[in-house]
Amino acid sequence: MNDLRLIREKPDVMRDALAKRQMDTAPVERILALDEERRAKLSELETFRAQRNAFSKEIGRQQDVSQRELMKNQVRVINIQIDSLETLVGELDAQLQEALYELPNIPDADVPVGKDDSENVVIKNVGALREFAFTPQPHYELGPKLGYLDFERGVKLAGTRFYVTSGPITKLQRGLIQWLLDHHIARGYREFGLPFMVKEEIMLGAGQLPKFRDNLYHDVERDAWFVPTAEVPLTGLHAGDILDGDQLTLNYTAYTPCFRKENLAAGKDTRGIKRGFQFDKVEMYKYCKPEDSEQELQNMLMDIEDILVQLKIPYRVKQLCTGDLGFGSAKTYDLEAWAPGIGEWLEVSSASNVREFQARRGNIRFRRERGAKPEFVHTLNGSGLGIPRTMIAIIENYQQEDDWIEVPKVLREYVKLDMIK
RNA sequence: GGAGGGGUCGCAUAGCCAGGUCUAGUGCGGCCGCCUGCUAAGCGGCUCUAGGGGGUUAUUCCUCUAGCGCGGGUUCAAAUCCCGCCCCCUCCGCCA
Repeated sequence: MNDLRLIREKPDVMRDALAKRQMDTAPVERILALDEERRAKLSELETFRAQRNAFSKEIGRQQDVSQRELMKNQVRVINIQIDSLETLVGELDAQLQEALYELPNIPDADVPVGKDDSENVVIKNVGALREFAFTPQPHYELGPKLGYLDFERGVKLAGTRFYVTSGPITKLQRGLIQWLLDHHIARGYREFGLPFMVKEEIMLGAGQLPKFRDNLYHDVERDAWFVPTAEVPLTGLHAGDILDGDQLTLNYTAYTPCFRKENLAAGKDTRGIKRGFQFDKVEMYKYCKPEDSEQELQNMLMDIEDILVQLKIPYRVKQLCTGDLGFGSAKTYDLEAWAPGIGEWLEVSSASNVREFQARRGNIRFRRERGAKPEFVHTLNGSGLGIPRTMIAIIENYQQEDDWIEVPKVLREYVKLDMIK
């Protein structure tokens, strides 16, 4: 959520941000109008309330019964005003909140301006693409051929976009998760075990609601929403907190399954394990001081790159342009791993500086020192990594000619296998 | 699922039965000052959050409103009375 005061005082900043994101600026005008009316009515309401408070106090002191009754009647009249103003202000408030919740974050000044993902900027390529002496197979052919990846049974169990892994592929996946977590822990991140469902207010705080309602799984009986990423509970951890300035930056990591209802056209971009309704992910998260968030984004990027370097998977780093930037993000880098079987660069990670956008929604603040005014923290999130796509990259890059897969060296002690066949 | 107890301004508590000097008291912690070889003790003052209005617009300031788990209700007036919900603790039942 953006700062209402900023919009009030410098509406052009917000208009400009929306324009750069290829979005309509009309919501800004609506917010300005609502805000002005709300403040006018609020002022009126508070004046009446002050009057009522004064009268009530006086009634308590007044001994004379008829005087008291006289004043009671005056307050009754005032209360009629208060009631209707309260209703009005409440409605204006709700509309204003809703409008603010729908407004995306303001892109950083150094984010390239562009209309959509075609204008994202590749800022580096790392690792040579492997030269194959044979035609590399896509994972969705090699996996089933080996008997360790089963799409039919996934559909049988849970419907489209689900799959089943088994044997060494499952083991590889488990080892990969373990290795990733250990990697982050070694670099100063604290691991969390988190609920895979959260309350609606936590979803709101993380910026998933109300905007992405259609993409979330929801238990209607219990106000429980399945997390679409560990970023959600990691943001919620400190909702409402006032953190100690000396404790920042907080570096967190967590493994969770992620549940996303993406209603894509059947067959479009859905082949294989790239886009399931459920997938595993190890997430990285930071809470930091505002002045540190840019550097922390770079730190996180290095932490993620180190994973791909160690796995020896060729990758490239893209900076997202304004037109492709996520709703809550001010600046994002995508890391794409090369998958030679399907011949695609796969987004295995996305690292974003969210600045105070989530902190404001979730009311997450810090004090620089005792007695200082609380300020909003900055939050950052990054995948480290998305598991299925990393599995694709491993399987396809490490496949060998007669249908077997080498296990990356760094994973061997975790997977307890050298090869999958 | 059942019975009982609880949720108050960082922490610990009082206030609730008997609605109004509650502008929520007290202790601890913390901040400022005084005193003081040093430290401690002692003494005095201060102490939360959000929002509106006014004055300056860099901060400070004045004033009002709201907040006692959350949401309703009664009343001129609610921490206090009533209803619903949430959470925590104890016991019972049930169940991995």
